[in-house]
Order: sequence, then C-alpha cells, then structure tokens
Amino acid sequence: MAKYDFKVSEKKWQDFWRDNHTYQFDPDSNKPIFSIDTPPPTVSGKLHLGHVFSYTQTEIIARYKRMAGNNVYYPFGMDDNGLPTEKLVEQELGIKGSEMDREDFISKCLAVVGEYHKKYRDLWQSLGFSVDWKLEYSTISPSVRKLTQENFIDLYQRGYIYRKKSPSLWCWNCQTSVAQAEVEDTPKESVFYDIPFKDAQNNQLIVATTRPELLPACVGMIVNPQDKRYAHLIGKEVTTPLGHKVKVYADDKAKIDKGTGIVMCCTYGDETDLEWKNKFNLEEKIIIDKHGRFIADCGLEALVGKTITEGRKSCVAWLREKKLISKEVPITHDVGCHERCGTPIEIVNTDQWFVKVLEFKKELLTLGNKIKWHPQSMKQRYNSWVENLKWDWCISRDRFYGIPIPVYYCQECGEIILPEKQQLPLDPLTFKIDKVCPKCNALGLKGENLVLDTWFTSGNSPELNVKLNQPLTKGKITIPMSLRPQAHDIIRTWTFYTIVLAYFKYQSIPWQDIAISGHILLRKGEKISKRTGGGQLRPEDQISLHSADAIRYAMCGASLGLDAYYDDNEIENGKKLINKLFNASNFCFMALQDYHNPSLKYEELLPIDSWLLAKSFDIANKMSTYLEKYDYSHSKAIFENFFWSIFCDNYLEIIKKRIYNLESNDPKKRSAQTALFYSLLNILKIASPFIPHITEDIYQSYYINTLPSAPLSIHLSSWPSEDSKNITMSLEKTDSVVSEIINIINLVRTQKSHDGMSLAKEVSNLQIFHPALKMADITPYLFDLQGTTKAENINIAIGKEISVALKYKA
RNA sequence: GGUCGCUUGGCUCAGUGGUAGAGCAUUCCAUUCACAUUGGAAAGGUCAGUGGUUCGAUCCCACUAGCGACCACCA
Repeated sequence: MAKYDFKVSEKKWQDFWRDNHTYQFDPDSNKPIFSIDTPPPTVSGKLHLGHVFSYTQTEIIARYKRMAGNNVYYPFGMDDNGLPTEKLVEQELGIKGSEMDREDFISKCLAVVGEYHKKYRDLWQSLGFSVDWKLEYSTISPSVRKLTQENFIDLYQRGYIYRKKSPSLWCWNCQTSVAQAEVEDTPKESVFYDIPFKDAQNNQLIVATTRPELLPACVGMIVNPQDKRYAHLIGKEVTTPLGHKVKVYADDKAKIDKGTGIVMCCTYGDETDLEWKNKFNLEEKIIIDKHGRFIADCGLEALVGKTITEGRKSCVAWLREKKLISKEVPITHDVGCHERCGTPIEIVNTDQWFVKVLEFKKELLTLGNKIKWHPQSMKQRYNSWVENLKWDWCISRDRFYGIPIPVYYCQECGEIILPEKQQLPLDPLTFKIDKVCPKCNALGLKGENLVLDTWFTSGNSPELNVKLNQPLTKGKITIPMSLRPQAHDIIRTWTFYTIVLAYFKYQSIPWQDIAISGHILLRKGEKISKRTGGGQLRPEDQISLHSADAIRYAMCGASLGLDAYYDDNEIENGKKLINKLFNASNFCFMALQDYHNPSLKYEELLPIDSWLLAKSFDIANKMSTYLEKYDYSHSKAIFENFFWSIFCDNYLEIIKKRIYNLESNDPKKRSAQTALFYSLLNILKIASPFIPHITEDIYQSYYINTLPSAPLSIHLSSWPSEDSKNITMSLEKTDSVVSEIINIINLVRTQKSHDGMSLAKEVSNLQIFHPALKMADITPYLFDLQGTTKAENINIAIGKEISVALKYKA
C-alpha cells in the first residue's frame, strides 16, 4: 500500500477544490446563510504564525457550518493601505513618501501591494482554507475607496464627523496624528529631575519632572487641594527657573505623594496637561513643531532646532551648569508610544478630523451587550475600552498612501466644500471640482491633503461585504452578519470601530456573534509581535516541512481565546493522527473489498456493530454542540478519542476475526462491514474540518465510487446525523455491555502483558468472573471475544469483581 | 490602582458537588495478517494556600499569594 504523501496530495486537492469551485457561495441556495466577517490582514510584510493560528480556528468553523447545512459566506479581504503598508513599501523600495509626488508614490505602493496579495493568497490556499476567492476585496480598490468616501460624506453631513484644530495625539517620527487606540504603553528608562522654582517670597519650591525640556512651555503649577505644604500658594504666582511667572492651581489629579507634590503643567507634556490647560483656561505655549523639533522662539536658546531627545539632554546640561538641578533619580515608567514605531506620542495642535464617540458611550456599551461574545469574558475588554475613552476617534492621517478625505476648502474663507457623490472616488489633491464657495462666492478651492485612518475603512467591513460583489451575492448578505472572528489584540480597534460605524450607519449591531482567538506564543511569555513577526518560524516553511493538515491540527488545541504555544509535540501528534487515519482507512477498505450495495438497517447489525455506528453519530452530535459555540478544541478532543481509542484500538481489533475468517456472504461479516462502511465515512466527515486534505484524499479513493449519490467532495457532504431514536436505542441497549466487553478484553491484554506473553498468544480457556453478566449476555459477542483474546473456550461465572483467568495453550 | 482570566502528575492542558483525567516525557512488555508516525502496561498529583457553605469541595463562596492579559496612572 502506497504511503500518504502530503506534498503531492495537499496540492492536488487544493487544485481540485479551486477547479471545482467547491467553496463558492451560492446566492440562489435556500439554505440559511452563515456569513463570516473575515479579518482582512494588514499588508505589512509577511504573515506569521499568529495569523495562521487565528485564521485556522475560523476556517474550521466555516467548514463545519457548511456541512451543518448552512450557505456559508466566507470571503477574504486585504487591508492594503495605511501606515503599515506605506512603511513596507518605503522599506522595500528604499523610497520616502514624503519626498515624492503623492500620485507617483501611490502607484508604487499599488504595485508592491499586488505582489503581497498573491503571497497572502498562496499561503492561505496552501493551508487549505475554504475561502471563496471570488469574494476577495482590497481596502484600496476603487469600489472600496468610493464606498469609504461616501460614508465619510454621509457621516459628516449627519453630524457624526467634525473637523477641529485641537491638540491631538501625534507621532513625530511617522509625521502623523494617531488615534487613542494606536497608543501603546511601553516601559522607558527616565530620570526624575528636581528643579527649584521660587515663590513670591523667594523661597525655593522644588518641582520634580521627567521632562525638563518642557520648562519653557510651563504655563501653570498644580498642587493637590489637600496638600498642606502648598495650600498657601494656591492662586499665587511662582517663578520658573527661566524667569516666567506662572500661577498655582489646585486639582485632585496632583498626587501628594508623587514627586514633590507640585507639578508643572506644560503645553503639552501629556494628556493631563491638556486637561488642566482646559480646566484652568491656561495659555498655550507651543515650543515643539510637527517634526518633533524645538521652534526658533521656544524660549531657550539651547533647545532651538533640536529633537525632543537632544533637547532634553541640552536642557539638562544647561540646568546643571546653572546649578538648577538639585537631585536626579533614575526611574522606569510607562510611556504612551506609537504602536507601529515605538516613538513616544506627543500632543500637537493640528487640524484633524474626528468621529464622535465620546457622546455615544452608553449606546456603544448597549450594542456590545447585544452581541454574543465567545468567550464571554472578552466583552469586558470592550467595555473597559469604551468606558475609558478620552478622545473622539481621530480618523485623519498626515500620510500619503490611504483613502483621501474627500473635502475641499475655500481658499478665501476656509469653508468646507464637499464633492458630489457621483464624483467619488477622488483625490482632492489632483481632482478639481467646479464649485463656488457657497459662503463667499470665491472660486478657488484647495483639496484636503489628509488621508483616512485605514480603520475607517476596515471598521466598515460588514458593509463592504454587503455592498461589494453584488453579482455574486445578489444582496443576500445583510447586517448583522453572523460572525466576526478575530484575535484579542484588536478589540479596541477593529471590534470597537466596527460597532461604532454599524451604529451610525445601520443603528444595528454589526454581527450576531464575535469569536475572539488568543495568540500563539513562541515560548512562555514570548509573543509574536507586530514588529518582529515570529522570528525564524515562517508559516510557509512549517507547512512544507510538516503538512498543512498537521499545522492546522496543532493550531486548534487550545481553547478559544486562550494563548497557546507553538508546540512541536502537537505537530507530531497531528502527523501521527493523519498517518493513523490513512492506515485505518486502508484496513477498512481491504475489509470492504467484498462489500457491495451498501445499505444501513440497524436490525441487521450485531449489537456491537450498531453500537459503534450509533456511537459515531453520537460523537458527531456532541462535536456539533461544541462547534456551535465555536469550541473547536473540545470538539477535536472528543473526535480524537473516539477515532483512536474506540474505533482503532478497540473496535477494529474486535471485528478482525469476522473480517478475516468469515465468508463474504456471512451476515456476521456483512454486519461488521456495514458498520465499517458508515462509521468510517462519519469519521472522515467529522475530521474533515480539522484536516481537510487527508480526509478528502481518503474519501476520493473510496467513497466517491461506492457511496450512492456521493457528493463531489467530502467537504460538500453533510454533517453526520441520524434519527436520534436509532442512536439512543442502540446505545441504551448495548452501551453498558460493550464497555464490559472492552473491559474484559483489556483485562486479558493486561494479564498477557503481565505474564510477558504476546497479545497473540493462544489461550485454551478464558474464565471470566463478573458480578452481573451471564453467558446469555455475552453470547452475541462471543465470536469477537474469541478473536480478540485468542481464546478457544470462554466461560463466565459470578464473581465479586470483574476479573479474568487465562489458561495458555502449550 | 481597577477589571478579567489562570494556578490540577516532570511538561502542555482537559474536567466534575460523591474514590482525580488525557497527550507528551519516563520505565517495562509485545510485534511480522491497517499502522513502529504501532499496541499493551507501570509509575507519577493532599487539584496554589487559608477559611466558609455542605452529609461530602479540586469543583460553590470569601480572603490570601503567584502568574498573565486588558484598562487606568505615568509630574
């Protein structure tokens, strides 16, 4: 018998599925629709094992749902614009978006992105994902651009989007504004500098700060209202080391026990400074520009033109020289940094566009409650994010490769002027619209140069699925979709933004269910990060080394939502299972050589055969219960136990004598064959969502020709289901006896093992002692029992406990 | 600081209000009739700690400790 060669077979069946459109969405089907809001991966380089982990878990669900009678809508998208993609292109081509014509840069981006589409698609296909590739979308495609710009205009006109010049989160390294969700706390080494200020009486007043370079931007001092040390200063003026006079204010946010208890408020050191500036109506002193450099009139000569880091050094040097630092204490503290580049986020006053979210917290929490979360505990992350929002969603980015904000300004009065919807998609930098300012009648219009946060597009993925590919879906996909699968790191971005946009556009939840997967870790505590991408372990290599089925198997061992390790052991187990399935099937087909005209009548089966078959349906039911809850791991575990332990180790051994020793027309043999024929089919079906290639291979080698009206692919067959009466009848009648029979067999095996005998050692007499079973009970199993134990004679007698005594043949 | 989750044999993890389970690792035994990517078996745990509820707690409750994550703080 030829060995199973996954390298040949996996490719063969992937091609087969593609050529036969096996997973194509059928808009004319009457089956209930199960629609999956697949995550469009960010095109930012290579896909890593983290992606494989999360997507495989969804893939299993898609396959199960299809077999369970649903019309599965399983599309694929690529999020191929925005900052990560831009950086990829800049790195790959050695160019800078900021140094070239925007249109030219974008066309270069599109070319690079096209190559990555293919790479991504190839990887997914090599894992055997049952995606309908005709339903692919890209977030930079013209139709998505149009839809996104329409949405922008729509939400702007309905008052959900506004433009404002205000201090916002800014990454000077990436030269763009960022949203709250893109800020990541990172521990940074720093130093607390004690700097003397002076009060009106010329008394020293020590202020501790980690950001001495912001001294020139100090516009106020804050103390805690309860702090007796400084109570006398509240409302008075103090003098900074630079000679500025600033007033002292009281606010609870100043902690008595932190630093020296007195804080300088600078525009802007952090978000609290912004709060205080607004609360006490302080002036704004901007000393750092958009590029993160100190401006010419920043107020301290030593800082001019320097970056923030250099500026801090120079400032400290300057202060030391003037003997204005009384103490330096090194500390490590968390600093909000840009998740993409690690640069500390600054607050810079710029014109940006925002989506209102702060005033809708209550509604957003209500919507979160209407969605079913799997696992449920993940909802808490969404809740705490919404509850703690501090900024409206900043959707504008000062970058190049993204969907342009479709807005024009009157050059005379600055009025905002929108294009017509039929003109979309457009780039206002190059596309001229022929409009007169409605306010001042001026003619000259200037296009907006900001582009949209890519989440503004991908956060609308349910609508993309509804509106794109209309000829293929015929409007059958609706909101809410059935399922959003994703990993837990993007709850505060993708989950949140999608709920926001679905609320504004549809006053609806975007999906019924959300299934949150965990992360795959390389070793304890070692994440596959956005920046490092899993080191040497490339999915492509792992697949060609171990097979797609084995990798898939290894990816679905951990419970939904839990992080897991990338474990060689699990891959080995997967390979063993594939091998076992192949070999067991070969045995079955050999046993079925003289089995023709399959038909299933329970009354024609021996008890153990109907038991096995009923058991296989029962297992399928149990798996189904788990899979309906997106619990692939328990489902896999009970499959494996059934197949390996019950089917292979016990049942196949039990029936061997009937297969080998009986004539073709013997009803006892035919009974075993019928059980084999149908239970192996069930086994292949229930394993197929997990290991689709090997199961298809086996199915195609036998069932396609023997099963009446066999579907073209095992993946188009239906999940095993049987009249529950047949299952319960067979199981109730025989379950306890069969488990006693298996017990007896195991006891004999143990005894032989204990006696140092081969399991094939012939036994002249097997004496069974059992508290309840009588000869009549075991008679239907006697033939099998003889075959399994190699016993010539078998007797049973009453005994306190179950036990066996063997008399070996000489 | 707040919230959520976790703590079970050497490792990775299931699990249940009624004498603890799996896989891997370890040790021993078997072998030619599907499979050495095999089969059989042994050894290995006071289920993190303390207290409570209960006839009975690994499971329910409270507290404590450790780990992880999310959120907040970050002068």
